[in-house]
Amino acid sequence: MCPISTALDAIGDKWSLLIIRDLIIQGPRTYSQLLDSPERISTNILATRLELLISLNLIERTKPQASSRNNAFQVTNRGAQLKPVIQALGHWASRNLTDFHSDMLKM
Amino acid sequence: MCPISTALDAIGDKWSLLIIRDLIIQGPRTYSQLLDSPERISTNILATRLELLISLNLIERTKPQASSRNNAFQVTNRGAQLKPVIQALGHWASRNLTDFHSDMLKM
DNA sequence: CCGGATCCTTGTCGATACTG
DNA sequence: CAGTATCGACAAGGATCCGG
Repeated sequence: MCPISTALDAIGDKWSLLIIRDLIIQGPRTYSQLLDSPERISTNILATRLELLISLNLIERTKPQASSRNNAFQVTNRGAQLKPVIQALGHWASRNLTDFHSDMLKM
Repeated sequence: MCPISTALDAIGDKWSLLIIRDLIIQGPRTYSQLLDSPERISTNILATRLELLISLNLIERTKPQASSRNNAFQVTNRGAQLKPVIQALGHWASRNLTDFHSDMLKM
C-alpha cells in the first residue's frame, strides 16, 4: 500500500495533527491546556484522539500512573519526527493560504 | 490564526491529499482514473472534493469546457507546491508506519 | 476544580442507483 | 464517461454528569 495513504489513515483526521502540533511546539501539555487551544476541540473528541495517538505510539503520558491528576501528554520520538511534515505544511499555508478565507467566501 | 489550522481546514480531510498525490505523481488524470485509485473513493465524494480543490485553486481542469468528455484534472502551481508536504509525509510513514497495521491489531 | 465518560443532536461520509 | 440524487450509518459537537 501507499505510504501516504497509510499515514493519512493514522493522522489524516481533523484533530490529530493539531494535537501533535501543540505538543511539538509547546512541549508537554495537560488535557485542559489542549482543550484551551484556539480550535476548541470538545472533551470527548480530545479524549478519543489522545487514546488513539497513544495506541499508535505517537504521544505518551508524562507521568504514567501518578495521581491521575496534572498528568500531561508529550510526543514520543516517533511523533516528534512529524515535525518536518508540520513545518512543511505550515510553510506552504503561509505562502499560499493567506487568502484562504477570501477564497472560501467566493463559494 | 495558526497556518497549520488553516491548512488542515483546506486539505485536512481524508481524500484531498490523496487526490493531489495522484495528480502530482501521475500527472493529469481523468475522473475515472482517479476513481480507480486503490483507495476506492466513491463518486459523489470525488466530485465534491474536486470542486472544492478547484475553488481553492489547487487543481484545475485541463481543457476548460471542451467536450465535457475526457477532460482531465491537473494540479495548479499552488497545488504543486504541496509536493514537499506529501514527500515529508511519505518519508515519515515509510520510516515509522511499516508496523502500522500490526499496531492497529493490538488495539 | 481536573480529567474524563455519557447522552443526544447534528452533520458528514460513503454505497449504490440513476441520469445526460 | 462524468457526474447527481438518495438514503442509511457513523462520527463530530455540544452539554452535562461523574469520580477523585
